[in-house]
Amino acid sequence: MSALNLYDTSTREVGVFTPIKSGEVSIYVCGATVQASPHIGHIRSAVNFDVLRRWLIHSGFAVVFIRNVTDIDDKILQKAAQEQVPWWAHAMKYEREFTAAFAALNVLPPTYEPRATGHITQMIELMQILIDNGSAYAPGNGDVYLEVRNLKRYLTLSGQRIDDLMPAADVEMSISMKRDPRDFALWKAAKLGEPSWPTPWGAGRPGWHLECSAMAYAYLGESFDIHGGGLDLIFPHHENEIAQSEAAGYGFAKRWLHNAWVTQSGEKMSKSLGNSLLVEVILQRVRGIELRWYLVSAHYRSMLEYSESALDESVVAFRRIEAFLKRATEVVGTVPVPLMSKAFSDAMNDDLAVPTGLASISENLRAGNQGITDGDLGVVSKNASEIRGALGILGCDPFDSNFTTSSSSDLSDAMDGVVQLMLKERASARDRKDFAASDAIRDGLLALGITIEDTAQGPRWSIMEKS
RNA sequence: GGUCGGGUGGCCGAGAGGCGAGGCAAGGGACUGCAAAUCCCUCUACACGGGUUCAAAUCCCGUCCCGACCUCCA
Repeated sequence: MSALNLYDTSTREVGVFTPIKSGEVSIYVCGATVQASPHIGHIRSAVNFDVLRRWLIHSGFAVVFIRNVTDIDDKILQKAAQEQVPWWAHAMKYEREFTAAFAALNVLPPTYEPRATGHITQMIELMQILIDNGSAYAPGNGDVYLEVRNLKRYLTLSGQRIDDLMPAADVEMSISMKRDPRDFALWKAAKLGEPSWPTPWGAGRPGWHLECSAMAYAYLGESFDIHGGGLDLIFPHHENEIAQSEAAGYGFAKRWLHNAWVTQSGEKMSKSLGNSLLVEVILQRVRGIELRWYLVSAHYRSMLEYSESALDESVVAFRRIEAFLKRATEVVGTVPVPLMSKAFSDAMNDDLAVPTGLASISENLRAGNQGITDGDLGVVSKNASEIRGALGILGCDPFDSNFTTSSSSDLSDAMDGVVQLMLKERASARDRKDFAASDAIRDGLLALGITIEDTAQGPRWSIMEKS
């Protein structure tokens, strides 16, 4: 298919994507609450939406991509208090960790990355609109609530009915100032020792949902094309964003995309379950490009069941592709120019069907390797280019400068010279059929992490990637 | 209780009425002094029970099992 089709959580259907403004796409993705170190589930979300963004850019759209940072919330305050550091220092520390993880996984920086605490003014303005038009109320205790009973479309994203929800355990109506237990806080009154900002209704801090509505409006306007986030944000976070923004009279998001989780033993990865795998820990085992390859290889709406063996298998598969591109570059003499194959393009247009796209990469790989064997440079070049084109969309292009390690070229020239000397020794040993000597050289180099392969074009050497 | 996803070969993982995605593993073969790499071949499946249809992994009904959300969540 030549037009991009995307799933929409609100309709539960895949349909043709048409932006509000021709040629432009505006995206808001819920980013991190910076309260702890990123695990691979967090980063999967970022990587999935990064692939969407890259594909949109490739398809010719000008993309405005907003991903927020939630730098104030209950958990941040609570953990900062436990660790006896200021809440803002705690938030900043983990924001830096997320930024580092995004960079290690080659996630493009957002067009803008707004922090909640930098948008209190916009939140107050939004609350004022909601209070003025009767959608929200400030009962006088410093809280501000949104009244949900009157909202026609409340819970349509998650397909629930308000009366079917489990009784809200956290609201004791006898002491609550809420008109209805389902009403949610736009703004929370300051408790002793907590940070606060002044408002017409009392000093306090933002509720969880308000920031996204305020910041989406600030940067993308009343309506925008795509709102993304993890599956678990559908309710309550996204429902409440819709409630706030629509009550304010905004069109808000035209389409909703949600990524599935990384699971372990069938269960969602989460800090509270204690089964989270930190990005930095995995990056001690595999390279960023390899972890990214693993995370993109599943469809974004499918659960990705993590296991070490699955990760290892994925790494091996990626290294095969990488090895081919290296050999192709050697054989052809130039780095392949990225090209988009129809098979990969069709797959991406079908709701970002990366797994189907991977099948086309496999075809390219086989044909390309065959081309090397046959010495058919045209075939090698075409397939290497198509692989590189596909990898570029997935953010896994080994030629991407974000991944290439800047080793000194003097050093690698010297290294090549040394290995070539050894290979010359080995060649003469082989010529006189002294295989014990030739194998000793190969084994010796292997012990140093240098792999020797005999090809039709002569022996080639490579340094094994760390793992 | 409500809502939403799943169950596919030894394993991973797509597909969503006809044409057996793909990968890994396994076995066989080609190449090789050996190896590595590469290529070729082989194997195999749709949780269960009904139904609709010329045709069902795919649609319908029922059953079982797994997971998620229901105010912390990517």
